[in-house]
Amino acid sequence: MKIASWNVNSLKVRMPHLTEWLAEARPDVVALQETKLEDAKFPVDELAAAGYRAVFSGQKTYNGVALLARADLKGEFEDVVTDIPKLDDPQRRILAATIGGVRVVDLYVVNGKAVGDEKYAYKLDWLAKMREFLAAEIERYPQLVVLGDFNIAPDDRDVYDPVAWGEDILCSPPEREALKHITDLGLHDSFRLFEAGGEHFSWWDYRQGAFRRNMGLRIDLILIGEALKSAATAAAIDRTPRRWERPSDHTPVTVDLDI
DNA sequence: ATGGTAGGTATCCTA
Repeated sequence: MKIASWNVNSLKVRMPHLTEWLAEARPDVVALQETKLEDAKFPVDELAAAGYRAVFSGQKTYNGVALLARADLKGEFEDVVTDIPKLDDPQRRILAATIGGVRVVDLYVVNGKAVGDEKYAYKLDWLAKMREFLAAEIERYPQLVVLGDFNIAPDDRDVYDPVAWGEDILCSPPEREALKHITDLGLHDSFRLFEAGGEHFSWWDYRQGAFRRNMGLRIDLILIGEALKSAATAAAIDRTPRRWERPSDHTPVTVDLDI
């Protein structure tokens, strides 16, 4: 089973890229973030024509998450969750479902804007409540995959210039500790099971030719539970769509599981 | 320290 995550930064704009990439990469399950679409406008029919079923939790203009599954993957999306318990939040940032025997939790983690900003406090509170939700999920569903745009670079290898970036937003110690608190539940950063080096990024700012100069961060992660660790056969970042015309600022990340 | 670009919506907010 190939599982992917991609922050598409507007599904309306990125549909041609998504369908092209689905045809080339043939993932079984895909988690999308920043769809920026109300549910009534989700392109169900176009994705069905591309061979994928979908569940989604969206809103106009901002945020929005979706899960896609290949039509030939057996079973339906089950036990769908769109809200974190104990967090009354209108922002559509989480979508969990069971599909093909795997529990998949798609996250669009709060950006936070800047350390000390009120959005930063919201980010840390969101992460703390997410951790509690995931602690319960991993008990209920051992075959757990938590993936998405985490808006946190786990460590300095995941930053193009860690000295310049310092402890700014996406790299501050409290954010990294919040992420570690989540991985300490028994979730492994699948990319790091296969690649220990730096210079592997999943997001590059649109400005200043950042992609061309590989000035990026690795903030899109696929975490897998202990029960799936031995099943992982590969993990990758596919930079191809980032080179296409009018790209998302993020590129897809994938993991292959022998299940 | 600032501002650079992109998307959606409305001429600003978010990233």
